[in-house]
Amino acid sequence: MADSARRTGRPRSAAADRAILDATRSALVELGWGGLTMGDVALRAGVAKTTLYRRWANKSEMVVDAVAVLFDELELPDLGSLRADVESVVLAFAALLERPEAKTALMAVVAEATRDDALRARIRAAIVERQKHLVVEGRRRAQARGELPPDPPGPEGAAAADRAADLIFDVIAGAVVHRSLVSAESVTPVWARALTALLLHGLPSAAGPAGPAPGGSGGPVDA
Amino acid sequence: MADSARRTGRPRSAAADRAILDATRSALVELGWGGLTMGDVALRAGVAKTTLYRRWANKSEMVVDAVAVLFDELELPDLGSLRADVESVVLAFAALLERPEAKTALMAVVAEATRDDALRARIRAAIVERQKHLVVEGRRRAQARGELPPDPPGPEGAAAADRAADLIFDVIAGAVVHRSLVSAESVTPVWARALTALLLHGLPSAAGPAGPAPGGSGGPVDA
DNA sequence: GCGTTTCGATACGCCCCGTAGCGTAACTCA
DNA sequence: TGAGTTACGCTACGGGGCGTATCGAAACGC
Repeated sequence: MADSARRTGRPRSAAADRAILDATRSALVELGWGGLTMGDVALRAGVAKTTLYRRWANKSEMVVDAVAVLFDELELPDLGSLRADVESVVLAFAALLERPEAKTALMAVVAEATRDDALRARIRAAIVERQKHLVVEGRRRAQARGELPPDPPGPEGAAAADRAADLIFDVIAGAVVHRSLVSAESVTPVWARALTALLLHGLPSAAGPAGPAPGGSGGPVDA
Repeated sequence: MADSARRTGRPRSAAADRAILDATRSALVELGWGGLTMGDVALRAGVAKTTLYRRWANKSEMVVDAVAVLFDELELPDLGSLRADVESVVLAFAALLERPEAKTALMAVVAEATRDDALRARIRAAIVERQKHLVVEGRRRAQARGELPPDPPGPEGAAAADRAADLIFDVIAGAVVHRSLVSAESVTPVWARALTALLLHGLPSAAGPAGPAPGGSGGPVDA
């Protein structure tokens, strides 16, 4: 719709787009969300402030677009087991949240979005829904390996699979975000392993942080 | 230390404290984090703006104190099973996050805290550590019921128990926050039940959202 | 070329932040 | 009771950001 809407007149400068988003990210790194100002971003990008407002309604929308691309770096290499796949995506997501531009911006735009429907929709489209394929793909692989039961057939089964993927996504992403930003403790490989064990085997098996306790009761297969 | 420091002079008005924090919460409800201003809070509280700055260094620190008391309402009634306990605390926490003053403020102060060590410490002390007892208590009850294995003895066992409690806290709180604020979908009893099932039995058993699919393969005990 | 749209530049009104200065109020201690 | 100390209300202020308006120039399609 954006294509057919404006076929006439001077086209938007793609170079300006890139320069603005780059400037936004570097401003986030140096100043954080609170210190970032539209005037400063325009200055860094070598662009007039009006050019920013021609593209985005406000600071939040612009920052969402600037940060969203960072999440596209997330990948899901097939490591041969559900355990390894989960552990690796947890660590990759945590590394992403360590980056100052992501860390300071993500929570801020989510906070703004609690009172801004358009912004909430933009976050969902640009970040949340976009990364959900990681869970879908990981689930599919695990089912192919026999590590997870197959989805029930029919439309109800597909809906149930969707709900399961949504749940897993919220649990994994939420746990990492909460650990990293709210509890403010670092996500170590040991922690990632413990989280993975909890997800795979459930609470009763989550005694030790890595591997079941010696002589423990419920230590299932792990390798 | 705050007591012995200032024993002389006019004491701080406790009434002003309450009026300010009440005004802060009501301003959050009506205006949200972004719309809340120090001048407006002072006006609502019937207090001079300088009185606010005499107590808190900035907006974020004040809001943390204003919101922290909301979390003290969380309780953990003994419902007789780990499943019921988890489900109830999930729903209670979600209901808390539904309240506009909590919803808009929590993410905002966490975002600010990514670049403010003092604020991060205040959040941990006033909110995170304060609510962790819910997990510790729930775990203790479940162990007494035999639903969870007991902690290994000795200081290593206690440390492992602490790590387990931290992990569970991050997983539960993180999942609810992510579902409610990032994914922006409501936390229903059905979802709470599915999350609880995932926590209790692990991913392989998380086929259906509530109850195993008819003729499903891995439906463990539930009642 | 003509209409349309973008761009840079500048200026502006509005509002908020956080602090300073002052006289007054409340409390402790001698 | 009076002196010392701290909190309070009030007002005013400098600094800075937001988002908009306006203008002439530039870059496109037709």
